Amino acid sequence: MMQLSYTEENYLKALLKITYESGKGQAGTNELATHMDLKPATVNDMLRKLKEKGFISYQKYGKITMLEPGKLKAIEIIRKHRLWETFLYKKLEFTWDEVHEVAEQLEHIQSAKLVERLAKFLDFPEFDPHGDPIPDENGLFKVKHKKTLSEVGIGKKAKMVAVKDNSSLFLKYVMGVGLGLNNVIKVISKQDYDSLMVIEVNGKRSNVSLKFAENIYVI
Amino acid sequence: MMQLSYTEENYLKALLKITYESGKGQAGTNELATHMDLKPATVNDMLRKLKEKGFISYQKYGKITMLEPGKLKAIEIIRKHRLWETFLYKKLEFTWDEVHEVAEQLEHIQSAKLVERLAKFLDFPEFDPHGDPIPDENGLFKVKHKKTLSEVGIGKKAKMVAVKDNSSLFLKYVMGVGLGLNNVIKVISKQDYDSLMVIEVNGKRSNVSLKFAENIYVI
DNA sequence: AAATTTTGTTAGATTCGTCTAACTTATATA
DNA sequence: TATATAAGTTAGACGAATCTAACAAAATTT
Repeated sequence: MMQLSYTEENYLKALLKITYESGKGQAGTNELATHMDLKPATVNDMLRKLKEKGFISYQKYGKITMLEPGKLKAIEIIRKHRLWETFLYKKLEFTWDEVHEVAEQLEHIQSAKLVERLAKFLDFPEFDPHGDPIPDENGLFKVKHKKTLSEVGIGKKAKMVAVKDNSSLFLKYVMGVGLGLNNVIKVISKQDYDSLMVIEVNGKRSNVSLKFAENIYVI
Repeated sequence: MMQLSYTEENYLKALLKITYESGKGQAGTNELATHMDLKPATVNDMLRKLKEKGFISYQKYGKITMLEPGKLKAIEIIRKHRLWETFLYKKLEFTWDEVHEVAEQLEHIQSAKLVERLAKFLDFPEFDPHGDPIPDENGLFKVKHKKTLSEVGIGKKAKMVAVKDNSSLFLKYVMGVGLGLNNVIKVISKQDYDSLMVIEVNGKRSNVSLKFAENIYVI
């Protein structure tokens, strides 16, 4: 398969994310543009190109779906991204919220050998520092966690296994309430009116919003 | 200082190399073009740009010299390149001749924190796998070795400390004669006519050309 | 010093990824 | 169902980095 540009790789990665998260396996031009912080016109041009190259399927005014080669390429980039995040976190002592930005650059380094050696060096990790699964060399990865903190009942406990929102802003907030990967959260109360929750982590109580709770995956 | 493009960084790196190696601290347009495998016209445009940005000094039909900001930037890139080479070699078990190509990509990753953490992780190495010095965070580096194998007298021994030519082709050749960093080389004979040398490394004798000998640094 | 060769510059074109502005099609709503 | 809004497309432009072809200046040779 021919070499993709840095830009093309980013489109495929974004498309995989959107089509996966929509549940329907499809995406729209504007949706993609918003996600990538570009104009719809720009995205439109690229879609034509990705279609010509056989990565995606779409027709004028229709929805975009990914074809197998596009999926594989996108998964490969996600694998690299998450391996680098793991490296930064585990070996270079970066914090949870710092890794993403640098990994956005590192994920585009072209060297199959590098990826496999890095995976070996890290002892073939299955999850990145945010709890997201790292696809293996065949593109297979563990099913993503589906239950969020907002679904946990009053008085129940749950273990945080991942976050949905990987933004630095959110991650700082999460750390602010003393919460980290694999921590146990107890739901103390929920207000019906505005869904504000009181949670307890390591004996510390905090008030969190519905939005917050929906961005914390638990088991 | 503003962010430089990947391309601008490569020009500065090449310029530092050329001006340094010429001994006179200057370079010409064609020389740079040849070195970077570009056309002189292309280089000419970029020189105007780098001049405007204050990285280099040159005037029409004159020679190029580097200004302090240009030198600092170039040294920073060399530092990153050599740290990554060291990482690939020491931690990911890449061979001597494989590291350069991947480091050419990694050297452009933007993150001051990454560079310093990487240096710490590698225990602040002073030389890369080719024996070249790694500048420290202030841009200072050990003086490069100047004596080559071609200058070693018959019957004398010398220790290989670096290579001048970092091409994969050359490095494979070097390894082929059983030679590696810090190995002791004994010069058995030299032919006046064509400067062919017979050398001995770890008891193994080989014939090498003048060109070969000029690309091996020794002490 | 004239002629030749080498070195450097300019003008104009091309590709990539982006934009804005104007337009078209599809969807939602009154 | 007609209209308004949202979503998507097209045309034309631009900056960055590259090229080729033609030209100009400097250096070298005879």
